[in-house]
Amino acid sequence: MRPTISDVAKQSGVSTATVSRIINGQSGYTAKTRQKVLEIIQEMGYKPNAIARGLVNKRTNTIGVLLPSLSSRLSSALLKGIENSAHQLDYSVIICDTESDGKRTIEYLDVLSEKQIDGIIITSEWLKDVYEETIAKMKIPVVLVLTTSSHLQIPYIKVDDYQASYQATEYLIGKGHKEIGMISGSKTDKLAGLPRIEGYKQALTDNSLTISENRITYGDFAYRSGMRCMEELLKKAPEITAVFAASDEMAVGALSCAYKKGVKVPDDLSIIGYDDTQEAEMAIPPLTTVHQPIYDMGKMAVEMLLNTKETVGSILMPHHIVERDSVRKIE
Amino acid sequence: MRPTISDVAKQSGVSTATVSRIINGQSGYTAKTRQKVLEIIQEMGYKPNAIARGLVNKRTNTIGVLLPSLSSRLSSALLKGIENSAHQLDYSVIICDTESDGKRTIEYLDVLSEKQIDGIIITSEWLKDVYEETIAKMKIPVVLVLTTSSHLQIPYIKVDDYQASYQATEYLIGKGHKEIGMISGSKTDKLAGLPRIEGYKQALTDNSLTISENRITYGDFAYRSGMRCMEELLKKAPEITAVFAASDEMAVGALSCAYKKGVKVPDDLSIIGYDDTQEAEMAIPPLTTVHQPIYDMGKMAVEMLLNTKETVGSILMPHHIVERDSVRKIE
DNA sequence: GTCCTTTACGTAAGCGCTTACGTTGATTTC
DNA sequence: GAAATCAACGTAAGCGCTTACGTAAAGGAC
Repeated sequence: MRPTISDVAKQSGVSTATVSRIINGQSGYTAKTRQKVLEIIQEMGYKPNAIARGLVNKRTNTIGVLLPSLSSRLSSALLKGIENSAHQLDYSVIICDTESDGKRTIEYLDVLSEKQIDGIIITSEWLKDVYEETIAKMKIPVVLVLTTSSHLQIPYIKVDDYQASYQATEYLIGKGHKEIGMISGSKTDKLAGLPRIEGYKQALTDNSLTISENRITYGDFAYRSGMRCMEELLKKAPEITAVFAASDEMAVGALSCAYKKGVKVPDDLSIIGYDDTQEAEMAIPPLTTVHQPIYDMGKMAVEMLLNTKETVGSILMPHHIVERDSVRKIE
Repeated sequence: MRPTISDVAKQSGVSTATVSRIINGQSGYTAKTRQKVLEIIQEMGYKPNAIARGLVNKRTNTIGVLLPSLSSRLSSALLKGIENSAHQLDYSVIICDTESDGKRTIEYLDVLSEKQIDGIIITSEWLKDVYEETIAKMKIPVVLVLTTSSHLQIPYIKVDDYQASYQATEYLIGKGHKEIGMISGSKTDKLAGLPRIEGYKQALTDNSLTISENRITYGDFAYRSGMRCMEELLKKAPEITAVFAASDEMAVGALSCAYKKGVKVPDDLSIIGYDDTQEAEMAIPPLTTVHQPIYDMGKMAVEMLLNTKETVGSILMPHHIVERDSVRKIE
């Protein structure tokens, strides 16, 4: 049995109240008492029981994070930012890999609520109405990263997907490309799917280039789908000289496909990605991509959640294009 | 304020004991009482407070995981296995990114202990003596993944690094390579460093090939170091026709370096990796590598930790080589 | 009908803390 | 020197649960 506060109190010859005060750095004891108690604590190896503390303080110093996929580079980077920031502020983080599954998500929301966590960060995932309902009932602070809410006014942190995608496309156009394909996410994805498609289309339109449905393919942001989409593109729209992929993973998939088919990047085909995860840097050739400050978004999310910085409402983070070697200038 | 069990009891006209019994599926009430109470619970939206429960039950249904680096593919895969398995068993997981930092690690160990978690999984990291001391004091079940303990008898799950590395090297030899370089981890790393170097050396020796210190370089398992080591190797030992990298990340780094220098893989140089993370599959060319069942090791770790399966002591998991396109047969 | 067992509860203690409030003795104020 | 103030504690309630124990009523055995 681990020693409790009353064991310490008994040993020190004081009351539990005094021990508690000393532990919590409040006032109401002499330096000598403090010294004595601290010694006893050391000696007995006493560690306060955070559960008992949580029960009375109504704070557990832990937050929960919902992620649609634990194993993607995107999630990892986000999580690293979150964990780091949380640790600095003396919070622990519980991870919940929802696998984009509705039932699972609700389960997690319930568990987190029962465990009396102090806040939740939800990432990357479109909030179904059911989620918002349960969230509303929970009365726990929530902040969103890379996603937004539709009914509730939940603060979020993300970049402007439409803008970013517009810029990526314009970047390609600026490099002289006129036949530009897209490897997008799902049409039905209102977060990273649709807006990015719209940005791409608008950029084409604004530059008097024609939009062709043949040149748009739909993946799921993951590697395999990137390969498949690239293959499709090569077949349906062989005239394209550049493609904009809505995620680095898909861009890398495109790279792999091109490699297999003997299509040289960037000589025969230029590719630009999205996210700027480490796989962009590691790709061959290194991938030009639109940078999202993922790690920082994670850090900021917990600061917002725990109100350590004065932040008002939601935040659109800046993005920019990082030029590497997968896009070439033509003409 | 959220309703408590006594609110439910009052509303239902029974005692808290009865409500508790109903919630916990014990006996001692009529079907009618149960029905009634369940209705009230539904109606009031009552959720048991896991903190209060934890205080009396001395179980929190949460475990902690220590990882040296949250953002590597290896860690992610491991974590996914752990999280998944934990969720199935109704446990939550708290993540702790130690960044291989001693002070941080101890901090985490303390926090986890205070939070009364039910078990700890420590991954990939060499257990310093201080860690083992604190672990011993904590009286919390621990299982190790991809690492072992030196003083304490802590159960572990890993593969035989020496054997795996021996086989990887022999695989290369089997493909006709005689001048084989190595991109290893640190010499001082007793887990994934030394044993893999030893395995490599032994395989060479057993096949009457000479060992040259010029052909061994030392990285830190990460991408950048892989690039650097490859560069070094190209300079110091240009005669090599193959290299064994002690991690996929370093192998990919080697790939990038080779690409930059115009060295064709596998035509001019063969490369074999270690881990079989997703980056091996995504590499160009796809990387031949030593497969570790990472995800399964994660799953198994929590099963061991929570004693759901009859397991005796530690486990050496099987490994095998997965052949992709980065190694070519010569002669 | 009596005695015993069983079922269906209620009572209250206790898990390990925090904290409002009370008490005591010393110090200050005038 | 009496009254007021204050520092340094101790007492005990309470956070939201679980559970050992007690009790009353019902049921069964004879």
